[in-house]
Amino acid sequence: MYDYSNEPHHIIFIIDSKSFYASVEAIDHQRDPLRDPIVVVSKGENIGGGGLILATSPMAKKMFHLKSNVSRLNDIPSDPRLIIYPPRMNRYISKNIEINNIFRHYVADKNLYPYSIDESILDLTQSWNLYGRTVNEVARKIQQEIKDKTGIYTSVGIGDNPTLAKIALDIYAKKNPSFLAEIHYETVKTYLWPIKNLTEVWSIGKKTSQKLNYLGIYSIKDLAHFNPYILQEKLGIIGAQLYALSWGIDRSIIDRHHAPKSKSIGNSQILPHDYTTLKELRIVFRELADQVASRLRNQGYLTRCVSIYFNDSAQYNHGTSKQVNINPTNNSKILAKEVEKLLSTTWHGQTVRKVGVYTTKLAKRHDSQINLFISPKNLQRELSLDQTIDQIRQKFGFTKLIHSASLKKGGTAIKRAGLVGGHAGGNSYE
DNA sequence: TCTGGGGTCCTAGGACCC
DNA sequence: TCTGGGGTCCTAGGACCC
Repeated sequence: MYDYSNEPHHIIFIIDSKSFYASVEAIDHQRDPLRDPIVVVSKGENIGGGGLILATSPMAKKMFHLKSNVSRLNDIPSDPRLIIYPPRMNRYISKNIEINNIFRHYVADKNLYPYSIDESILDLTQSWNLYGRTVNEVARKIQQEIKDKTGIYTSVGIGDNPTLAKIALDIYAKKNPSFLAEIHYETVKTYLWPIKNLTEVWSIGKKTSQKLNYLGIYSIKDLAHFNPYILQEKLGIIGAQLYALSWGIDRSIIDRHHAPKSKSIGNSQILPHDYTTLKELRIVFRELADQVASRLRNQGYLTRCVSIYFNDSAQYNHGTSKQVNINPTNNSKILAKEVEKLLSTTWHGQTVRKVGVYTTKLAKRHDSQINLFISPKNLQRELSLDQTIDQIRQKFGFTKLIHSASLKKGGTAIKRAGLVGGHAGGNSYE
C-alpha cells in the first residue's frame, strides 16, 4: 500500500458545463437543455459531412444512440425532431465569464483556474467549510447556484489533487445522476484501477494507449503494477507520469497561477479545396500572418520565432513545418515577409489542404529590442497603423479591412471574417 | 471520417560553447 | 589529432487536450 501521508491533500473541484454550447442555445431559445434534442453545428464551406457538430445535448445523444465521438451531421440520421443551431461563440464566451464570476463567490481569484470554455478548476481547500458541512454539500450548492442564475447544468469532479478530480469528473461525475463524483487517495484502487478503456483517461490518447497495450497493460491496475523504470525507458517522462497517475499521485502546485512554460499564438485552417500554386498559397499565408500579427498586438506580445505549417493533401496527416528566429516583432508586414520567405524555401509543389502560421518565444511588448535595419521612425509609423487597423477590426469586424490580395483567388479572409476559434461568432456584422 | 481550430508539452538529433 | 564531456539551445515532428 502506498503511503499518501506526504502527498497534497487539497479539495479540488473541476467543474464542467454540461453540453455547454447546446445548453446555452437551449436556454436562449426557451428550450430544455436536458430534455430537448439539440445539436450545434458549424457549417463552414470547407466543413463537409453536413457540418461539424460542436455540441450535442444529452437527449440528442440518447435519441440517436450516439457514441461520444460523433463529429459530422451526416453521422446522425436526418430527423425532423432534431433541433439544429449555428454556433455563437461570442455568446458562449460571455456565458463562460458569467459562470466563472459565480465561482468567485466560493474561491479567491488565485484559486480559480479557467481551463477551457466549459471547464474550470477550483481549489476550495481553504474556503469550502464556509459554505457547507461537507464537501459534497458545497458542490451541490455551487451546482444549484449556477443552474438558478444561468440555466446551465454542471458536473463536478472532486479529488485530493487535480488528477483525481479530473478522473472523477470525466469517468464518473458526467454519468452519475447527481453529476457529482469524488475520488480520494483511499479510493484510488476502487475507482482508478478498474478503468480498462485507457483513452478515457486524461493524457492517454490513441497512440499512448497502443504503446501501453503493447507492453501488456490493459487497465490502470496493470499500469500500477508495471515496472516504472521500464515504463520510463519506453515512454520517457510520460511513462513516469502515467505510473504516478495510476497511484493517484499528482504533486502539481495548485496554489499559484500556473504560468505555461511556453506560449504561442497561431492560426491554422483547412482550405476549401486543394491549393496547388505558390500564388494561391502566398495569399492565404499572408492572411494568416496578418491575423496572427493582429492577435499578437491585441495581447501585447512580440514574437521572436515564426513558423509555417502545411500538409501534403496526399497524406493528410503528414505535414511540413519550418521555423525561423527573428527580431522581436508584432508587425504585420515583417511577419508576412518572414512567412513568405519560409514558404518559398519550403514548398516544393506539394498539393496543400491544411495551412498554419504560428509564433512562439513570445515576450511582452516592453521587451522590444531595437532593430538595426529599420529606422525607429518607420517602425513607429507602421506600429501605429497596425494599431489603428486593430481598433477598427475590433469595432466593425475583420471584413472591413483586408488586404486587396484577399479578394483575389486563394484568399479566405472575407469568408472567415467574424469567426471565433474558426466558428461563427454570432455578431451582427456577419 | 476526403478533412475544425487553438493550444501545450515532449523528443531525438544536431550545433555550439567551454 | 587516432580526440572528452557537460550543458544549452535549436529544429522538426509527434501526441494530446478542449
